[in-house]
Amino acid sequence: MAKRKGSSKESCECVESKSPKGSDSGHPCLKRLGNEFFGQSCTELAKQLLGKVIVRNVCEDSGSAKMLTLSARIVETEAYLGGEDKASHSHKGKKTERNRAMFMSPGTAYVYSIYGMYWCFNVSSAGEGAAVLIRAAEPLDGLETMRKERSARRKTSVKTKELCNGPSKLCQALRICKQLDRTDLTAGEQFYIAEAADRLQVDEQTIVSKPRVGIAYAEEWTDKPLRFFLANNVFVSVK
DNA sequence: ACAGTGATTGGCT
DNA sequence: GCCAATCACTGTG
Repeated sequence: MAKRKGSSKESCECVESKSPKGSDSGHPCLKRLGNEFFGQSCTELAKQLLGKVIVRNVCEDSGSAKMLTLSARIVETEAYLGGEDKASHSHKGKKTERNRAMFMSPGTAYVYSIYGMYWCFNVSSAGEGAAVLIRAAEPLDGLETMRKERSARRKTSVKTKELCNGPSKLCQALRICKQLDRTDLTAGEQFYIAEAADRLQVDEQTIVSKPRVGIAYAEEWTDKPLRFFLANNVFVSVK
């Protein structure tokens, strides 16, 4: 059921007629998820986030007041449990200025820099220091702006399926960086996660679990199946 | 498709 | 000083 026809048009089939509180700055057909959704255990949240939609309302150009919605449907996540999890930045409850968002209320964005040049986006869940890494997404709205962001420092233009198929690629495409660290995703219009339209809903059986990527140092935690993705989905980063 | 490699810097020991 | 929850490019199959 992960397959859908037609696909990649910049369209949105509305489930809800209006965003909450009748705000006119948000995308009209994307209903934001709240505290009751994010307050689940880390692995449960990692699975439940599949099929949900990341929404970014940004300025069209720097200096311009014109607003633009970028959105992408989450297709791959990883759970980082904190505590015993040797791959987690909050292993053994370690708290630093960098990872403070991991300990904030469920639904807080944890955005950190990696390899000196990229960003990764996580969502805090229930559980001390636990968070879900967003690894890949299917671009929905604002494709041309995303392509511009992703192609800027490259020789060739980026294909649609490669706009968001990696944790730092999706941050680049959706303009997620340090200034969004510790954002409360359950409030505000510039950055949130929304319920998917009917045709984007996930069938439980289409979820695959595999070991997490890039954590060879984590000993017995390296191979635990804490990565989740939609089966046969072309927007996933690593099959 | 897959393997090897360089880029580049903040955060932590 | 070391290294990372990565990416892009190149060469090979």
